[in-house]
Amino acid sequence: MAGKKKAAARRRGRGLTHDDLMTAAARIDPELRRRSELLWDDRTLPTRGPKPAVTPDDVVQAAIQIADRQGLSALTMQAVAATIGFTAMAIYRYFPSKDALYDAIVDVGMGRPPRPTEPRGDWRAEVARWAHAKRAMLCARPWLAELPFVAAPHGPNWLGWLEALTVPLSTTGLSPADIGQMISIIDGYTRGASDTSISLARARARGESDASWAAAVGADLGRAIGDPRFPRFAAVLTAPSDGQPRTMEESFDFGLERVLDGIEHYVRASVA
Amino acid sequence: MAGKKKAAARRRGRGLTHDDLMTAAARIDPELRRRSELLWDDRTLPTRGPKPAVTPDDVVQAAIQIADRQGLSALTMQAVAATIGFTAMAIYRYFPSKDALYDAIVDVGMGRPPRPTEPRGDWRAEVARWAHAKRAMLCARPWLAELPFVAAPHGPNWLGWLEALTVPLSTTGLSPADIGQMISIIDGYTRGASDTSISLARARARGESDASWAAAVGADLGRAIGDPRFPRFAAVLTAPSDGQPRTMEESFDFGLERVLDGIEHYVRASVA
DNA sequence: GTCTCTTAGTTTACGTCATACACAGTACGA
DNA sequence: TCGTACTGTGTATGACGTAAACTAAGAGAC
Repeated sequence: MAGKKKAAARRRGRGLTHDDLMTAAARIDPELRRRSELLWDDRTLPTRGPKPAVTPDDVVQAAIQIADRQGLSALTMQAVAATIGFTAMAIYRYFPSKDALYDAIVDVGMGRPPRPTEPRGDWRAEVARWAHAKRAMLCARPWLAELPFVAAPHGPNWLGWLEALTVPLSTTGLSPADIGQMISIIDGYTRGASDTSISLARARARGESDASWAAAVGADLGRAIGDPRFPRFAAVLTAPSDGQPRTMEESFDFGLERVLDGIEHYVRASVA
Repeated sequence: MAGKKKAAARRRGRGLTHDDLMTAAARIDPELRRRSELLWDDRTLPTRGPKPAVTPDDVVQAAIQIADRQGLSALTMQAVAATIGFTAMAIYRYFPSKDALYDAIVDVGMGRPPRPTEPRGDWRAEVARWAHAKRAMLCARPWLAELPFVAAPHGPNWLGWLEALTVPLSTTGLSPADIGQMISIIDGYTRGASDTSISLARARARGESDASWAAAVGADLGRAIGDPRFPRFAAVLTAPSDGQPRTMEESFDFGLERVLDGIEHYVRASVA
């Protein structure tokens, strides 16, 4: 490994390198490292002893099924074990802790990203396709957004989604550093602007009707109407909806187009 | 109350009205309604019986203090009670459930929004000020982002933040319905794009060093480098950083300007 | 002033959770 | 064949949210 001075110089001039990251990785908390390795390393089965009755992936699938059907609060080690036909403690032969299991279901639960088609010139359409896919994925598994994302180990599917977004952005002619910025913008908007839909999806998964969810949200927002502290927001709430009502998906789409307008403006100013 | 036909016609033509929302509110789940009322109604103390030793706000402050100092997982009824000098069960005299306490600390924890200055023409600067304030708030209390936001009752501070954002947007000349869209975009971007910083803030609150957080994140992202499945994203990771390195705050700011560019473009096309 | 009834906080208890530890049964490699 | 490494189980522990029954406090009725 290069000396400290060299490494620092490299960092200043060239940004994050493989060596830099691996150097950092050496200092990682052992438990986190273990959790991360579980996501990446092919597990080589020991030859001695009884054969495991199931695979780690069976455990993950059972856990995901429970979260999908009954929500994150129903996801207990006992419930996972019962689904498989084990006692709770047997799960610990597959994952060292519940957090490690969470890591696995986050990555597997995200699923494969939309297939990164080869660059075809229309980066806006490709990025929009990606954003819709991500939004749909988050709504299909609303429990994903309940887990603290970024600190958890990022698995192959996670990076796969980022790669799939990078592909169309690479055709814009932006510098790699700028592309990194655009990834933050698009992913940030997609996640943040999907929150309301995710909340609705969560209510649905709990077996509640759309109407009861709307009632709860409407009742709270409705407090603004007539309250002298929130005059302008009340005006927004009671505004006519300009023609046909917008679904949440259309709303998301409209906002995405504004965000992409902003990005396109930058691309034009920056590449030309 | 007006007949069903009239109400439906009104809804189609005029968007969400006070009556509509209040009608919906009548159908709300009783427990949620109770939780919501706790956030809004002035609590009138009974005259009979012993005086309560503390106020509900004392309980909320104790809970917030624990979450701030030790994170959400340390926030137990026993811990809150111990801070006050009670046993756990006494807390239930102030809040009917832990979820109701969560509602309260979410709203109080958000704090007052930045003061909505009277419209001064520069809506971009005002909106940016709002976004920075919201981001700073979320980073100062990273446990807020761990709670499922939207489904919980929205209290006065929550609406206050929305009002504060609506004020500068109202000076753009956009229709109220369009302003509602812009609110979604800006709030969505702000929340989503702050996630990484919030995660770092959470690590700090746990007493971890910035370096160890960076090591964990770097180790995971670093797996992309050299992996044939993520060639383009790896290129982004290893890219030179074009001059001085950007802090996360500068990154957020850069993205916000792109988003505001997109909104401004729409304003110009739509108002002119 | 005494009695009564409402309310505040405590005690005890229950069911559930993650998980530690010791064990029993299993099947490969020697 | 035997030892040993491994799988899944049984049992236990301490923490959690909260239900129910309790004790004690204090204002109004007489």
